[in-house]
Amino acid sequence: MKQTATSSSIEDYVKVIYAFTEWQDKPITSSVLATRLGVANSSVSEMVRKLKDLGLVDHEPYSPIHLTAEGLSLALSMVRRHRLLETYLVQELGYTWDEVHDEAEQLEHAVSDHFIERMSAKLGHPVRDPHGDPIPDAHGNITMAPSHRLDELDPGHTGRISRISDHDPELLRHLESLGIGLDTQLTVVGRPRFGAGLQVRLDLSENDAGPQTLGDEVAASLWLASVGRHADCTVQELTGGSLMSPHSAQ
Amino acid sequence: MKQTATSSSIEDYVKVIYAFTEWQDKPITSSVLATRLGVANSSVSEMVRKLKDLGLVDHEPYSPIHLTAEGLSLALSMVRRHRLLETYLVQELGYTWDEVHDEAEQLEHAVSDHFIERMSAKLGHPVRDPHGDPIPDAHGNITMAPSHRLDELDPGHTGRISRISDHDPELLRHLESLGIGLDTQLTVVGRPRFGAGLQVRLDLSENDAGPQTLGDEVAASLWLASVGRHADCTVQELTGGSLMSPHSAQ
DNA sequence: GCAAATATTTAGGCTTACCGAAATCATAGG
DNA sequence: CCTATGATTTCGGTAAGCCTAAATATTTGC
Repeated sequence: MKQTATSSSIEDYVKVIYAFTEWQDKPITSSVLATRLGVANSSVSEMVRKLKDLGLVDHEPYSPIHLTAEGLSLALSMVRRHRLLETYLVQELGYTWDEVHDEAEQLEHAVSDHFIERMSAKLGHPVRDPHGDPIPDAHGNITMAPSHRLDELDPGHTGRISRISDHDPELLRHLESLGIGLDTQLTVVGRPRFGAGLQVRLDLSENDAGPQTLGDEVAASLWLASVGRHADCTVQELTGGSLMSPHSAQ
Repeated sequence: MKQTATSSSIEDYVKVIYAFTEWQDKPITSSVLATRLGVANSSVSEMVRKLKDLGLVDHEPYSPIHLTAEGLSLALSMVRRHRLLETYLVQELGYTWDEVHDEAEQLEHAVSDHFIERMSAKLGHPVRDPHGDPIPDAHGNITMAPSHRLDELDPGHTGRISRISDHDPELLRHLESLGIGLDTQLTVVGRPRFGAGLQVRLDLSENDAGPQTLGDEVAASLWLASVGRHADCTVQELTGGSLMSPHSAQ
């Protein structure tokens, strides 16, 4: 696998393009990419041309952007870096799960491959980060248990939270304060009413810091329903029928 | 202590200016700074003007460059970062002492203060890095045992290697192969002959991987004499008279 | 003390990555 | 089918940090 010389900007572009298609299939457009990166549309046009010249993306003017095999490989290596770093920060340096994202965002561009592999070894080669996201191995292969968007779970079914996006530290702190974390069990008790919302009951058998009031449980439902719809949070089903499995990368 | 917004270039300039005066008093000139940073003289002129505008250095055209109090504070914080990172890489991630310099060089610009303090705590707040260099505390204070340049030790006196520069990984590997490391004891047996060299006898009582032949010992003498003269290696005296103590920063 | 050698700064340019404004393409509604 | 609207690209510019070459200041040797 040949290594194109990359800058941290290039790495960020490729990572965001990949992230957009990690939990659904629609390819990313120029303007969405601009929004996610916090840059102007014109900056994206220029950079995408450069990424195309480097062989990292396929792109025809006025069309969505796709990673090439080489681009995917770079993206997966950045995702591996990010998620291993997050795991390391939590397990070895006592960070909380809402503190790790920004630190990892900086470090992922600075550490060497050697550093990454030492870290992975020290952690016992983990396959899931503190938010439940899968960690690709050094070859870009992803091992992942099947999971679903929260709103795909039918009422009456029980699931275990298998993934929560690390992008919003405030959301993470809020969930924490409600006693909700990775592997928290919940049961869907009601379908969306009035066009929004999804009611879940939290199963707190093994969690003593859970919601103290019914109000908390309602608030939790709203948050989870919202992030569930955006695939920012997924669940692993523990009872009931089989749903579609998410696409697996590479 | 107010924090000027810094780039990694600025951090490197300030660090090199500081490093030049760490083991001797002469201030650094424009061209030496350029050589150490691997940039053109003209680049230094521009950047020094900028550093002056930022209040990090004092400088009159065509004169040497001095750090201001604020510049010194920034430099010490970068030195702290570098040396803590080196220590961490060796102690927690199994790096060898010749591998850490380049990695730390990248990381020191990327990690947060929070990261640095977690690392320091995990290591038990060390005051010396794997090469023997002192690690400033979070306020920039340095704790250091008095040490001397190797060529300041008189014949017959015994010393313990207290510091070896991390800048040349090849030198470090060479010394390692001769069984020479931090805390290796040596006795000066002869003064420079023919205008160069300094003869030392290595005291290998507690070192089983030492030089096997007289040739090795001679080679070791030459290396040590050479790095000793440049203050790239210092010794702590174990016997004999008192020499001048190095200047202490801040 | 002055000319030659050396050190330093200034001048003009390059690259990367960004921006806003203007031009161009694509598509949805009538 | 054809125009209005929105998405995308192109165009001219900026800032940081680097470069070479030219100009200027300092130091050294005689």
